[in-house]
Amino acid sequence: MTKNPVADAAVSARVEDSGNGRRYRPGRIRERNREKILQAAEEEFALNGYKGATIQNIAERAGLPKSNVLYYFSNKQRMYAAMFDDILGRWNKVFSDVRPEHDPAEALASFIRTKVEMSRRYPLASRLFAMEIIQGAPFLMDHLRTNMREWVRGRTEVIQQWIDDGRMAEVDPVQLIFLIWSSTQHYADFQVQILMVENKAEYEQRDFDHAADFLTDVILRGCGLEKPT
Amino acid sequence: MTKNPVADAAVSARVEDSGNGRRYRPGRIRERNREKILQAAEEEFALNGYKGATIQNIAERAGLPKSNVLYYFSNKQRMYAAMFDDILGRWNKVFSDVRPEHDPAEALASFIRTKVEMSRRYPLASRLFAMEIIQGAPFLMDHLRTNMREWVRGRTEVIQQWIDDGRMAEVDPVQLIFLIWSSTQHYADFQVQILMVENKAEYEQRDFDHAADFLTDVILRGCGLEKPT
DNA sequence: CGGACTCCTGAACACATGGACAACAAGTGA
DNA sequence: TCACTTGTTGTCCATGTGTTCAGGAGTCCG
Repeated sequence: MTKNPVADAAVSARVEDSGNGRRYRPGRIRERNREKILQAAEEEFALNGYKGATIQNIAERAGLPKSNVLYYFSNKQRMYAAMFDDILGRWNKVFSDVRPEHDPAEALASFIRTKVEMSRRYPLASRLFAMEIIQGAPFLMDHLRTNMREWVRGRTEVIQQWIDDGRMAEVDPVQLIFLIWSSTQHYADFQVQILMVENKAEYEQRDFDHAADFLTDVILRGCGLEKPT
Repeated sequence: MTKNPVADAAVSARVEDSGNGRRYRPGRIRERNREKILQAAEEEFALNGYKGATIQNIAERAGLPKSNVLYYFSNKQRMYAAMFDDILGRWNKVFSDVRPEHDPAEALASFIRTKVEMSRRYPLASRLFAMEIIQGAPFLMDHLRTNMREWVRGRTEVIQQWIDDGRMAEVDPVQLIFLIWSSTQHYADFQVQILMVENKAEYEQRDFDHAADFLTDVILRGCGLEKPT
């Protein structure tokens, strides 16, 4: 009962919620701090993993006392979950609106480019997701089993249609999605390795352009497609 | 001085050492326990990350008391390092002996197949490596900067030679290596995701065969090569 | 048998961590 | 001004952690 009844309010009630935003007015202080904390959490979790991350570190990154962080997210697990809510929301949009009547070469090229762009803009999100899956997806298991499985099913149907119509080579659509996922996310997840091997201090925009060009080039040709203009 | 002078002996002195095996006879008890512990460590580190892993958990997996584990590896960091010594030794052999006079299609196909096979046989090693890199490679930084960079340089020279000789399409050799690394390791690192999406309980041999077929198919064609007989 | 190793282990310790909580400050609307 | 909600923070605690250490057991060989 002594527990603060408002903590996590903004977590369960989505940001855009307010379908009837009467009960708890989020307030911009809440909004701003929530943002700061989530960003700090991304860094910390991506760097040390779920168990390795400490609330103290997150607080320091966010420039707040630990107690204040725990005021916004009543515990570590909820913080972790809130992060993935944000991340998955962002990701779900990519390649979701593809249709059988689209041009396969254009659609796949756009998919690849968007994915590489995501690796550039949200590398922490990508790493976070990777670590979670590598560790057996204890938190995202459910998401994989439902949303993601369904998403893949929908996309593969479109690709299969293209194949049936003779518009691209006969390749396993599911494997193709895995190939694009892995090769594009690689630039975010294995950034350090890539930089070290290429003896660079940091990425430049042109590196991503080059990577996207290479991938569309090889993968499209691998699918028997011509690169779109 | 009270510190056990033998601890970690087997760590610094490689297994095959014994160039003059007089001073410390390793003994097979040492050998066997060291093995048990390293295997347990692989599981625990892969599941929880470096910071998340606990010596207690490793000990339980190995069926030994914590103190005994610390007798063999005087601290957590040394254990972690010893693991990677093993792992990197195994990996370094793959694709290392490729030569310009080899057939590019055959050589690349063999590279892909071997890598997929590594994902099948040593999934934990792959995940361990992935987590280490994702977290910024605090322990392997040096290895990346020296050994791995050199390795890539050597291999790309061969690929470039093939291109110059007009034996395959003009693709960036470095990117090609990244593509093969990422797409093959994906089957180990993202195992859970793949199983969930495909609604399977566990991998079967044929899944790897299928994956290797798909990858050689698409990547070779993407490089303008015919699949070898 | 006896000594010199190799191997084993329970107990202890200093320290970090997640989380609870109570008191306090700031904001807000009437 | 006042009542009430929202935000802030220092302190405290139980638990778990890596690592040390001192002593004991097993094993091997002369």
